Amino acid sequence: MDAGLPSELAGRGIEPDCIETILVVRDVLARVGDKWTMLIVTVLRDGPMRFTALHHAVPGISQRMLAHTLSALTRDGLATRTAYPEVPPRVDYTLTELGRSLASAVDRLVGWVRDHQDEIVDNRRQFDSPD
Amino acid sequence: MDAGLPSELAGRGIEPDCIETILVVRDVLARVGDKWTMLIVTVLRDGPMRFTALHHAVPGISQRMLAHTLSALTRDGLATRTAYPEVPPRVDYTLTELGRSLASAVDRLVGWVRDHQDEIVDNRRQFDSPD
DNA sequence: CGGGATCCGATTAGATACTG
DNA sequence: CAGTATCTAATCGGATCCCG
Repeated sequence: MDAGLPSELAGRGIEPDCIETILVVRDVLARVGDKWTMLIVTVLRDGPMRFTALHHAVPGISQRMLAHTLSALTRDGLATRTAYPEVPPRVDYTLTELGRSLASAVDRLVGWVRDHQDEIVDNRRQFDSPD
Repeated sequence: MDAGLPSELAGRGIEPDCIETILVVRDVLARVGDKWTMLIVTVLRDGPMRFTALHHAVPGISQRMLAHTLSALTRDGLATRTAYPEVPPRVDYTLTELGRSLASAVDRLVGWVRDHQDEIVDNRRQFDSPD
């Protein structure tokens, strides 16, 4: 995933454990920071939901990205996938305890953004304005 | 930046303010979730630093990405850029109050990741193992 | 219905070279 | 020293088609 950094850090006497942490932290931040994860997680907080329901609940997402993101969440143990042996198929996605725990940790960050978004948007306008 | 989502949300009777928030939240999450931002911010928390010092303090980053990321931080008002009219040029970057405030908000999330990284890494191994 | 496989345009980021 | 400009390789994401 990130072959360059570890070797460069390793040569500097930095603890391998710390490198691991940096990599995992960055990785998880990248996941919650991506285009769709938070939207999906937010929807899933209300309870289990099927693939198609999610597809309708998250406007604008493609089938492909929905499947990808759900697979990533499942892989990390943040959601569970339950397939019922029926035809036509039915699949439920549910947030795990770990997923809910992450969601509430992210909530505080989202709170920060809500509290400061005006300031940020303002800073951008000033920066971009060609005085 | 994200032309599709707003129009799709707008058609559903969702408040424009809420759309704004979703977009800004996602945007800020994407910034802290990108490959270099957190590393740079972490280094900057110890105090002001010049461009070259940052380049050395953040192993593996290219000059281009360092300049880009610093510019983005400055644009959002998370850092300030101070250029001294000398030759050779000297430029300092400093975290603003807003930047420090974000950093500590992110800290809690980083704490969560540290607390659960073993669990996550474990889940991935199980998911990837070809049982 | 719930995806996986494929194709392709768009964005990203590293390497390199150049400049005030 | 502190960047910008350019080129390129890789990645991302949407559209489409297909299948159990």
